[in-house]
Amino acid sequence: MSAAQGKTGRRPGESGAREAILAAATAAFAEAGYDRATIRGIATAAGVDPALVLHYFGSKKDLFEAALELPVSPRQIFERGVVAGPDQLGAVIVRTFLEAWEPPETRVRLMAMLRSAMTNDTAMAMIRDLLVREVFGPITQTLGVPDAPLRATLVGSQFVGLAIIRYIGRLEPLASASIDDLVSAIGPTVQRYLTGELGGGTQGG
Amino acid sequence: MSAAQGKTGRRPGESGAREAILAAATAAFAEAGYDRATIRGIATAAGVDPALVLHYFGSKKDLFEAALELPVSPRQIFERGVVAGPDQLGAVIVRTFLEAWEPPETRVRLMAMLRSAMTNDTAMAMIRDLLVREVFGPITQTLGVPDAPLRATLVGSQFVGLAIIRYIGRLEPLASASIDDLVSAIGPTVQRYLTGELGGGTQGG
DNA sequence: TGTAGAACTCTACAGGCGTTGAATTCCTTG
DNA sequence: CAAGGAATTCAACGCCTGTAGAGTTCTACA
Repeated sequence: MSAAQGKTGRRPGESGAREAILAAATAAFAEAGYDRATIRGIATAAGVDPALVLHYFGSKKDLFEAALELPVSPRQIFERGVVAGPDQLGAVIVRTFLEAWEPPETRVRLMAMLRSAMTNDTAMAMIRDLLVREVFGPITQTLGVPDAPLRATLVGSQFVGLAIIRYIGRLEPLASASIDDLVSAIGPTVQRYLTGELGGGTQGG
Repeated sequence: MSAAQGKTGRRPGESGAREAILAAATAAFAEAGYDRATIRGIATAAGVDPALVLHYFGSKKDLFEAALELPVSPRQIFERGVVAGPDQLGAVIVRTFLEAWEPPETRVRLMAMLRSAMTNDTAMAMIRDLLVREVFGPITQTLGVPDAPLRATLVGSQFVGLAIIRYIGRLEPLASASIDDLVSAIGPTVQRYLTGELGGGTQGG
């Protein structure tokens, strides 16, 4: 980033303002979602004039996309599970998923995506593309079974719900449960969604 | 426009406008969430002046709460499962949950709550109170085990994720999967969350 | 030192928002 | 027909939004 600028302008390349804006934007999107977050609010939080936000990022939509560039690839969530072997698949994936939410910077980004995706088509498309490309795609390829796409979305549904209840709704006791406990509780679910017999459950109705 | 009026014109005490506003509001909240839905838009959809909306409902927040009064009690979702017996618990609950989403009027309300809860504290509190009182409470009491609250929120996480992936994100193939298939796939998960061994899964790390 | 250009701010526009209170239409009732 | 009250509309206020463009400050380099 600083190397790209070279020599120009006021403390070129390292103003700090750009990063402050990005951080404030990510936090605002995470807290309020795309619609409620305002450029003026982000600018104030960053100690900067609102016009500067647009000067750097062009528009609110572009700022949103810039603020939500994931620092980690979600693909490794599944890849780590594959490495651990088929029996550990569910547990390792759940653990990796939960640990990915631990760093505040990541959590804030994921919360922003989740919150915004509920009412913003752009955000929802981002999540869908991301999941399909980085998570569901690898799962589907690796499993090599015909109903792999359904299995992948089932896993996705459990993870999305887990994230919402734990991090956004903060419903107890799930919100405060330890990662170990959740791995024990949810790991077998994911394990079964990926490798188990989906049609063999007890029929109801 | 005002086809509901018909020949009788305006009857004091009962006009179709109120219901039209409620329907339009519910649809708007379901489609856009609380923040994005606008009173002006709702009024236009209902073929009515914006001021009339406020005249009837006082404020946007009150309108939201009026529009989201659930037509069915979610309590029966669990009660039907209890009646069916402990072995059928998961399957019956999943089926009842999915069938509850089928009627368009109910679906629209549930989508509105879900969408709005992501960025609106009032909506989130409504959902939390509703779940705790109508679903988690009965589950906790009936199960009579010490970790019942955790089990209840685990079930909640799976259901919230299912609803979001299937009805809001519309991710395939889960979005188009039949109720029977989903009962087979998710029923055992719920069954285990409620009555199974939570700590006995494969450990991962 | 002069100047180019980046970093940053000021001011303003145009539009949408929730909300308000007075004015108007319309039906019912006496 | 006249009065009363409910149903509904009109017009406007004040606020906030995203955005645009001109203007200002500052730093790096010739």
